[in-house]
Amino acid sequence: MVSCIAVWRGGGGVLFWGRSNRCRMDIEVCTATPPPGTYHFCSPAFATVSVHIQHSLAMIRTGEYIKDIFTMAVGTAVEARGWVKTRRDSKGVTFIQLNDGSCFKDLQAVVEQGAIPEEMMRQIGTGACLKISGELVASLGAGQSVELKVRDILIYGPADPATYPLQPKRHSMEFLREIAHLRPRSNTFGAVFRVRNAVCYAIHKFFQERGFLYVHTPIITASDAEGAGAMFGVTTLDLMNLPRTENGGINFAEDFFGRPSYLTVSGQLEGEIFASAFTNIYTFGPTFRAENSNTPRHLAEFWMIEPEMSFCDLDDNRRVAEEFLKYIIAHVVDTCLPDLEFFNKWVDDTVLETITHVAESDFQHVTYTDAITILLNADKSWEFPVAWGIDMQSEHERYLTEVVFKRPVVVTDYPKEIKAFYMRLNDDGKTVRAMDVLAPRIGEIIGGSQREERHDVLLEKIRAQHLPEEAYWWYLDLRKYGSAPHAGFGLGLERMVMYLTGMKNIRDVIPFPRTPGSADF
RNA sequence: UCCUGAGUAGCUCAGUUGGUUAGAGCAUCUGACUGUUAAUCAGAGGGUCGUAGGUUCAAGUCCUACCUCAGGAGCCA
Repeated sequence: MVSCIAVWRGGGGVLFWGRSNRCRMDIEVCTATPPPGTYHFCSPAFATVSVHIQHSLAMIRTGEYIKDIFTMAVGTAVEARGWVKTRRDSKGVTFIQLNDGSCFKDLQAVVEQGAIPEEMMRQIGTGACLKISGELVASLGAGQSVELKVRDILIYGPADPATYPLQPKRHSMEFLREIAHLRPRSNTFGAVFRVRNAVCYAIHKFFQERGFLYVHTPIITASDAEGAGAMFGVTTLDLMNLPRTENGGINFAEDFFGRPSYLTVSGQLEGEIFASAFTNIYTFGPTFRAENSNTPRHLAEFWMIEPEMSFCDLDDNRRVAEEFLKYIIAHVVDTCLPDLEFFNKWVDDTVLETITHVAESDFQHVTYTDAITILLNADKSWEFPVAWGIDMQSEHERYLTEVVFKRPVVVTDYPKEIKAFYMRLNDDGKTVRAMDVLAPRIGEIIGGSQREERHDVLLEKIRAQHLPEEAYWWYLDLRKYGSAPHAGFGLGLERMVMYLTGMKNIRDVIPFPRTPGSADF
């Protein structure tokens, strides 16, 4: 028999004070830890009790983020730590906007004249890092319901306003990219990386809830046989003094792995190994392409999610992809609405409408053959002529998603000639069970297929495309021993974040972009 | 990599058919204002015009090369 009464709520947690017949006193902390401070509790049944909660600085400060402070009651004594976004002065009162990245909204701290020494106030400008102590009070201003009435300030690190590059004004994305060490403190990038974080969490949650095994496929691979694009070499050889073979080539036998090795361009083939043992798996990790691509949609280092599912055909694959994208959207809308509202106001005034529309409506499904027919009948002149058998160009994909259907479109069953060797051949002998999910503005956001599980068909395709048969010995083995129909796809994380935020350049949705000629920070 | 465009104050930009001392807004600094929301108002400081050549009496402006950035294309996630 326990009687408990909550004395604090916030940050998703509750602090109970209570009494049971086993213990005379119980303090129970559920889910989250309350901020340090003294909590008073009084009821007719018990004497007045004070509970003092103290945290060490090393402790994770759940309950003390600015996000949590907004949930606290007026009158609470709080300490807020963060970086100054802006400072505004008026006669007799100074306003400091403090942000610690935990939420979009800044905490407004109000310094009344005389509360803080002049000498200290002079050091507080945009960019400074502070601890502000005071009392949470109802705000007199219109922009916020509560604010922090300042009692004391500790300056962890000042920032000289004359040289601090981030100003309380709109900056160009190009300029912010040059100061990637400071841009996370800006409104835009704060929102971008909170959304990116939420997307990542949703991805794991989606697959874990469905029994998928998270598997780490290798970053370094010795097979350059995947054909997904140019690869970065990995070597410990002295490039100024390369060991040579007798005929003048490079002697890779002396290299670290005893053979040429590369950074991975895809974890799919290894993913198939694990799907052949754990049924449903997913990978989520960095991927590298050494293409000399200079576009707003390409990076040399990006993150990719690749589920692989046994006992799954292309139709199932398509349904999982659609459910997956909708799940991510729902989670981001649920957890990052203020960030999305910011994007909708300042970056792209259609994002909120677009993503809520996508979450509510079904994706359009067309076969490649039907898509070509639509393009042929379109009243539009194409820079690249349309005919059955062509690889669709950007202009064709954009026409389908932005003009014809105005929503994500799944195109399936492409000609075998323009798709990878591992995709399952259809009975018509001309097309393969491939699918691309095309999103308006972004283009291809997901690429996937049902895999060829028939040993003889796969071997024939490897030979027809003159691929090194030996290199695929283990991939072929999977078809020899307990082969199962299976399918999977790859989602580009950054493209998903672009889609959700409306950001126009992929370099602005990854913390530190790597592109040809650029690897700063 | 190809095509197109752009590099002018800390940031975002204007700068006429080549012509005297290169402009604005924001930021910074100083002052004003009892509560601001990218505060407002007044004043001040701040520039080898991307780099290197060239044409010309005269180049931010015209020409050439290079560098950087952006948009489009290809490759793809």
